Amino acid sequence: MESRCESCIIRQFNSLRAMSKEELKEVSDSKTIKKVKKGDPLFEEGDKLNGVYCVRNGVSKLSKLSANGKDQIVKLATKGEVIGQRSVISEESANLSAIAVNDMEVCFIPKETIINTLQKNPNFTLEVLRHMAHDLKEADDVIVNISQKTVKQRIAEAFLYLKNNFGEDEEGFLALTLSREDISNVVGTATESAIRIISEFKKKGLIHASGKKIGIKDERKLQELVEGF
Amino acid sequence: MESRCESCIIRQFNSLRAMSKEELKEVSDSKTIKKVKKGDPLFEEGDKLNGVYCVRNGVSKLSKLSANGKDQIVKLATKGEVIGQRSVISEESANLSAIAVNDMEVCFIPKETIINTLQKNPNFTLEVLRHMAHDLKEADDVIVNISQKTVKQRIAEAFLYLKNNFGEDEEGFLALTLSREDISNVVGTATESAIRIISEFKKKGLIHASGKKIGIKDERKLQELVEGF
DNA sequence: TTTAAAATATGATATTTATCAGTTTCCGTT
DNA sequence: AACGGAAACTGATAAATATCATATTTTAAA
Repeated sequence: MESRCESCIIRQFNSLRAMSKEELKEVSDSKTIKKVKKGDPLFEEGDKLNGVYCVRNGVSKLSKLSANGKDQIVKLATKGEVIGQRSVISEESANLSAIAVNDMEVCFIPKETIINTLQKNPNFTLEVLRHMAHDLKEADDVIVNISQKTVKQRIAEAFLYLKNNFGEDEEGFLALTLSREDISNVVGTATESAIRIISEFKKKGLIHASGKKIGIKDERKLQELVEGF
Repeated sequence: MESRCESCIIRQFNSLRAMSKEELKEVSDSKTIKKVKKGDPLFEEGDKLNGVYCVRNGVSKLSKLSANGKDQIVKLATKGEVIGQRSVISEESANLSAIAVNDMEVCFIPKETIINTLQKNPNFTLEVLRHMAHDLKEADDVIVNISQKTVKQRIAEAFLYLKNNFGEDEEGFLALTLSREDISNVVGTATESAIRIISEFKKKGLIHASGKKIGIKDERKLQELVEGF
């Protein structure tokens, strides 16, 4: 697997594309590649981060534990996304935990390299800003969805989101397989409630499932459900 | 009222403090002061913004309308805060509506001035980035709160938030007076539910009210409620 | 000041969602 | 293949919240 940032394709998808050749060289020289096993944390809420993580492979959930012991998943980060930049920029400890949903390969980039470039290269800073603006919009939309839509609508929406953002495998199942508990934590509901609604969707022919794997059968009806029919 | 940005105190609170003298002059020359009456919009969801708004006075709610006709308030912006930067940076139409909660005075700064400075002054860009990082953290926290806390807890939290961020008047009432409907839209619940819980808080001596005005009587108990007792 | 409209308030009820308890299925390990 | 534990599932019930109806109070306008 290619290990020089300069020739890394993933870079095209994130703010690192705004870096100069020299800056990329610095990143490449200072980065380390890490493998993270399914279920293991990249970092946890409250940790002080010494750098950011660029996802090469796999998916990480960004979540926060609440007083009652339930996790709320705020975002799913996949190939090409950079995790931990918010904490590094704000110079605060991590607000969220990042846990591998499946086996991952990530590049760890020390914060000095990032901060250095932020101070020198306005294009890079602007690019990071654009990404953060996008994340903020998404977060605002999640707020509106959670508070205004029913659990059923949110689960339907989650399936459509998974299809659009992670695609399907050869057999037509969602490429990203989440446990029922993870689904309930994305949607912000009790696990049993999520399971019940998933069963209902199966009975109604909106989705089909084989073990954990879920496939979308009737995208239009799911979409209608989201919009409130 | 002072109208040159160079000597505007409000600037200290937002990212404009990272501007150079020349840049501030440009802002000052291109800006226009607007008065917005209570209930009137600065802009609405879907509008293309030609600039950003810097709040001199008053408070604006940033909200989004959902399919069922209810607004969800995502943020309250007050003196010193800049509104609309996300849309300008992403070059997208506004994701949220900004409506004056009380009479406001704002400075409108054309986007060209902002974009210009973003491209030239890395310190300014970094400062904007830091503010956006802060907003993103707050948005993530709202997501967790809405999905994990009960309506009662969220209302208690909202009152504490109002006290901490907007203060109290001479008589000990919250300085920012919101209608019951606005409170329910901050918290993400039905207006009647919010009213019911506010009545309960009054009966229990946690707050007192005179018309719309609400005062906090027992901050400790409210805080305990938020934490789940 | 009067008056109408809007906001607040409260009760009754329906709906949604969570919780608890228990069963079944799946899956990795020995 | 057998075992054991975790995840998935289902039912019964409780709790939280929304909705509808209506009364009361406040506010703003004539």
